[in-house]
Amino acid sequence: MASSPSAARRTRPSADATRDRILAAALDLFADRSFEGATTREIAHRAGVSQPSLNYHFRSKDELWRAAVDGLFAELGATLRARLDGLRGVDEVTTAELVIRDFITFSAAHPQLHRIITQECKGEGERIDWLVDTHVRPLYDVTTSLFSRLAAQGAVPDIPAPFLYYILTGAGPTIFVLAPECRRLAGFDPRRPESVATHADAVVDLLFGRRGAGGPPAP
Amino acid sequence: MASSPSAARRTRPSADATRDRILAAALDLFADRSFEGATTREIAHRAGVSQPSLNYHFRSKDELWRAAVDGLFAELGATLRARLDGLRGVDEVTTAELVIRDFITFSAAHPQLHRIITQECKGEGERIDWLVDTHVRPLYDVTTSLFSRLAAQGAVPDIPAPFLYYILTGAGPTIFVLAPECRRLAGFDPRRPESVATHADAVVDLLFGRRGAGGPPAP
DNA sequence: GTCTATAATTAGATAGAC
DNA sequence: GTCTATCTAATTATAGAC
Repeated sequence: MASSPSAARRTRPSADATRDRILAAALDLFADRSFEGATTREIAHRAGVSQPSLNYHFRSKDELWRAAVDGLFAELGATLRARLDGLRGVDEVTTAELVIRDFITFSAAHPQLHRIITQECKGEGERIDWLVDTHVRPLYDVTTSLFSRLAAQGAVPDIPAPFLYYILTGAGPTIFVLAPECRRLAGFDPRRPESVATHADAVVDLLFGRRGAGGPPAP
Repeated sequence: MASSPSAARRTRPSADATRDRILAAALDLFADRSFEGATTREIAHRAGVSQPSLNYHFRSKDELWRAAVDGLFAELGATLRARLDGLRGVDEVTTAELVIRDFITFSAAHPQLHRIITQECKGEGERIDWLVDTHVRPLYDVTTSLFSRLAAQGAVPDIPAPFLYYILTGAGPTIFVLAPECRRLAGFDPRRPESVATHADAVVDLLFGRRGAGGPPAP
């Protein structure tokens, strides 16, 4: 998924598989330990290669980080694009609900996305500039303009689109990002399929103003 | 707030002020760079002391981290306790709304809370065990039992309490934790008082099922 | 391409003067 | 208490054999 088999092969065939193993290990460790906290030695060890092998395949730790993040956003983009391609002509409210469910399901399978964005959102830095300009802004623009149209037709509450955006990106992924805490506090793994479904239902019901099943009306 | 002036003074008076400056610097840097990413040299530099001074006041980097986190949760606890003390006899729905607003306001002023919890929620580790057992579980227990009662009387949607808990802890603080991204994407600082109020209104309206206006968009 | 060996830097913690 | 100087270990990156 992160390799590009279409690119002209200037390298040995075995290099692609090695590159992908390094990228997968790098993504996990960068997400868990942050850029500074992850060590190239541990990435190499998890990928089953020597530490200098990383500097052969990637110019630096920084370039390895960017390549790993590229792969993650490529996967998210492919997921959302596949959903939208299958829904041409469907009304916008239904489309929005299904895309939001896809986003939540993706966040459960790949909590690295939210973790890495959170880690880079400290003071300033080149990585957050690159992250926002390259990957986040396109998603933000399409999401907020969709929310504005949904609010205009009364499908979602009349909350300014940037706030709705951050309510969704917080309410959706957080339970999966904090899964180790959730296991300790609540005694269940939120990333199990039943939990993901319950959580997606809850977030969608909340956003689209549906009161959950069965509760008595407020006095 | 983190020093204990009531404790028997076995140290010089100047030590308390130094300790507090170290703790404040440590909290900021641990929150921004994670435990591994923050260096004791930079914490010392920001606090205006030498690096070995940290090892005089705290046994180790690990103990410094715990002391900084203790201070943060003490401040949150004091904030919530003050609110609850002022609301004896008030109905539970009103109490819940005000406490949630306090939590969101606190998260805007102290995004370190959510950042540190997120950072420690990787695989496993002694720090997450300590964090949950010492500080998070009491808050979780009181919050989820409150949510259960509110759901039973129809004040909030009928969503299982653990999911409601993570929807709140995600939807509330995330916009402040991702403030550097928000500034770049939406062009405003979410931590400004008007934005905090708009966001708190939006989250409360959503949780309590009001379709109300979220207020004017921030400039 | 992948390895071992290592260079250059930086980390947390300690020793000891004052 | 606070400092300067320094120890040991771990970090990223490079050199060069195969």
